[in-house]
Amino acid sequence: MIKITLPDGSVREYAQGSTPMDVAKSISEGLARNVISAKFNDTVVETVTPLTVDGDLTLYTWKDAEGKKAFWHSTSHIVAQTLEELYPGIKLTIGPAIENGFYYDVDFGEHTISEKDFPEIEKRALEIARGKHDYKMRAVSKADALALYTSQGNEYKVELIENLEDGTISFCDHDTFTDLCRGGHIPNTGIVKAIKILSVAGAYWRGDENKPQLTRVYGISFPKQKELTEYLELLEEAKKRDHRKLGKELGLFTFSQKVGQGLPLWLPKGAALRERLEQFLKKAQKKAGYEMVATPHIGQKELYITSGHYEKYGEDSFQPIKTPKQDEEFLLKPMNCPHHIEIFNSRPYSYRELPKRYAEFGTVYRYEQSGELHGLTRVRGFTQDDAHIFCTPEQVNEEFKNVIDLSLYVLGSLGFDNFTAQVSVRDLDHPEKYLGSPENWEKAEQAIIDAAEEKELNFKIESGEAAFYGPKLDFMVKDALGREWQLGTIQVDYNLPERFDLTYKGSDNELHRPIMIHRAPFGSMERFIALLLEHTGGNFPLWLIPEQAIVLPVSEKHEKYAEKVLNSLENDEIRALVDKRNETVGKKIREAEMNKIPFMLIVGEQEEKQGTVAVRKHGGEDLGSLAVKDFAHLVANEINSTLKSF
RNA sequence: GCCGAUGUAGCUCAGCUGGCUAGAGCAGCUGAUUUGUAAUCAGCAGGUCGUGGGUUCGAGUCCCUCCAUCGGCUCCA
Repeated sequence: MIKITLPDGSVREYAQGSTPMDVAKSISEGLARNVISAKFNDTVVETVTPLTVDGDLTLYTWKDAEGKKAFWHSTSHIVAQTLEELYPGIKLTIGPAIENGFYYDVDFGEHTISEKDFPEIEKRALEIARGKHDYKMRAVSKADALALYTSQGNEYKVELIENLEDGTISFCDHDTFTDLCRGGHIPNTGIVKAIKILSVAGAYWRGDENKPQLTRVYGISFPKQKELTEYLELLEEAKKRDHRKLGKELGLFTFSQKVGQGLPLWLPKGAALRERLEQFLKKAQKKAGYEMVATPHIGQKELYITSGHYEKYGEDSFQPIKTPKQDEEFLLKPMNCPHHIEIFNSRPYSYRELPKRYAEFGTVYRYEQSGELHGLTRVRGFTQDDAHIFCTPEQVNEEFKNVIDLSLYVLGSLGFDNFTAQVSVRDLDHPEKYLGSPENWEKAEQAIIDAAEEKELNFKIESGEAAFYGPKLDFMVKDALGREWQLGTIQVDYNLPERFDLTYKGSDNELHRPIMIHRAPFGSMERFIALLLEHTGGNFPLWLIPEQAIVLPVSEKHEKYAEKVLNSLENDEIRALVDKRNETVGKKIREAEMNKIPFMLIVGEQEEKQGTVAVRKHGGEDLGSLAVKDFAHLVANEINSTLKSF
């Protein structure tokens, strides 16, 4: 007998050689029907893998991330089989599950594949799936494995196998198909009820541009047709909310070929929106003890050599600006830290004066690779809501927690209530990637983890994700469509103070090294607004939206009254406008709807007589007739309910 | 940067295998209409078909260069 410990801590006994499926059956029939994958002692196993020793077992269904992974990976085998059938002679490489679906990298040789071929692939793949073929793992010797793929002329699989230890190599069979595979499959192909090929794209073998280019076939699959339909609807909705599309439609920003790629131009409405966001954060920061500073857009090359950024990024960035004077070179600033450091360095500090918190909406320039530019989320010139806190080692924890509070306030005020935190630490296997001493890293990482725990953040630790100069905490925000974005970052830095030889006088009358905290709750104005656009679909919170209300006179006769209403609204600090065009009310409403203006105030004879406005909300809800003052109160109340003070 | 696709009016798009003065809807302008909760009607105007070169009697259409956009790869201080 073996002892199996389940996630709830309960321990059950099973016969030697029982499988995860047997365990599931012993718990409930329903679970047995739904279990598609399992983990035993931290290793992914098949549901039919015999268990021979005591251990911890977790069973996964489609509802679990691990279950989806097994499901999608298993589907990639079916798709690979389909591709081999339809395109004889192709060479398969790898086919993993990804966040949403799976891909298979294939060397198509002479064949080409395009969107037109997807339906045929989907059809055949589904036929195979319906065959309810079991996935069967089998161990293979290295020699046999090499022999198989050598005979097929598949140099990719041969390379993979050569890097594996003899005795750890396994194949997975289903139907007529065999693939080199580590494992992690669902019981049989019949569970896959819907398969969609999403796209094809080029990808290099092993991500190396000197290696052959493969075709990456992306797909997704589901246990129910309905779920696929819903997923496709979600993709459609995401397209509609694409910030590049909405930004154009709502007149927020644009790009110009002449100005240059990746350099957003803010239109009046967009600029006003940014301004409002900045004011919002400035107000909160003032309360939190920050002081605004202002610094120029360039700095001497020397500054970045000192900071270490030149060494790291110099070659791959905008090249230095030369002046008439020889040997003088300036760089566009790629970050604000060195400038803020020199502000700190402008005079000596006593420990009694710390922490110093310097904030600036600082525009920076980074030469992002041209293929990487994307709307407002990846640009070459952007404005960070940056601040640097200079503090004593004793203050790090408290300061870090204060920054967490500020970040939470920002997220809450903008309607992001679904988020987690990620603590990014060093990759201990590659210490050469990081600047600074291991002791300082250890301290910084612990400071972040302590702060996150004390603030009771829901966080996970990712190793290898830290910046080269220090560990960080990022907020991972889920938007309205369930997509995860990284924003708001807080970083502890022991390195730059060292490089710039920053000091303060301690209570012991000795000089000490301050610690820096970098933080940007929005990340950048550009990226944040992009995220906000996609999260809200352009329906920004009322306090932020460029135009809060539009007055629609029914005819020319009521224009005067409309102006009067507008005047009254403006006195109550409501951002409104009047649509005085010679158009029908229906048309004016239609356009106000498309412009996503939250309130439409229709005024005609009746309203004019009674001093009211007929209020229609964006989306069609009729709030009836309200006195102009009452409408102003309604707006004020709605704003107060979402925008609390810090 | 690499691979692939795309680039026609302010916007969204049509233009088959190269062949008369390049089309439509919306937006714009002019006029009529004076309108009650998602498009009133009519007329007008608007494009060196991303850029530069080439092939051809003839190029929006075929070839090359460059630029930009999109989907990936790699990258992200």
